[in-house]
Amino acid sequence: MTSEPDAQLLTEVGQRIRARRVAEGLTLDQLARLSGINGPALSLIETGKRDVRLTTLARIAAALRLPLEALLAAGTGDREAGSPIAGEGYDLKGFL
Amino acid sequence: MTSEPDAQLLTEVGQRIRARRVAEGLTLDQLARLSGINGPALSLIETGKRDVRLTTLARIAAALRLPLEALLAAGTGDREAGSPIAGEGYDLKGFL
DNA sequence: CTAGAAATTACCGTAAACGGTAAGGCATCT
DNA sequence: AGATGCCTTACCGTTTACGGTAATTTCTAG
Repeated sequence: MTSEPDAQLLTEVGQRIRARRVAEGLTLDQLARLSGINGPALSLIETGKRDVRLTTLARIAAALRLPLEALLAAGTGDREAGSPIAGEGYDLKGFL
Repeated sequence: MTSEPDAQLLTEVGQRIRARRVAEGLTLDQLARLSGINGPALSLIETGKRDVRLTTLARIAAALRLPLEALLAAGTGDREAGSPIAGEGYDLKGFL
C-alpha cells in the first residue's frame, strides 16, 4: 500500500536530508560513514523510496548535526494541528 | 547494536504516544483501529521495544491528531540544536 | 573522447517490523 | 468465586529495512 500521504512524507524527509547534506558539502559516502548507514541505503532514503526506521533517521540527523524534528516538519502541512485539538472529536462509532 | 541513545529515543517516543493516548481517553485497541496499526504492535511501540518505521509513526501521530514532530522533541534533549551549527566541524580525517 | 567521481539501481543475506491470533497477567467489577 | 476490560507477551507468516557488494548510470571535468 504505502498509501499516498506516506509516499509524500518519505519524499519530503528525503529531500530535507539531501538538502542538508549538500549544504554541508558532503557526499553520500561521507554521510554514510558519519552516520553508519551505508551509501545505497542512504540513496534510497534521500529519494524517498525507503520507509526508514526511527533510529536510522536519528543517526542521520545526528550525523548532520540536526535535531530529529528538523527532518520532519509536519507531513503535508495540511493538518491544523497547531490548535488545542480539543478533548473530543473521534469517530469510533462503527468501530465499537 | 541498537546502541543506547537509540533505546532511550524509542522509550521517550513511546511514552509520548501513551501519554497522549491516555489523555485522549483511548484504549490500545481503539488507537489501533484509528491508526490501523494493531494492538500488540502498538504496545511494543509504546513500551519502546520496537524500532518503529517513519510511516507507522506518522499514522499514529495522525490518529492522535498530533504533528509528527510532537512525538520526537530531540532525543535526550542534550543537543543545543537551536544554534547555527556552523558550516564546518566534521572530522572525516581518518575516513577519506 | 576518456577518466574519474558521485549517485542510482540491482542483487544477496540477515534481521526486524508488521498483521493476526492466542495466551497470559492484573486489576476492577457484580 | 467468576467475569470483564486492558495490557502484555509469545508465537507465526509475510514484508521490508539494512549491510555489503557490484553493476549501471550520470555528470563533470581534463
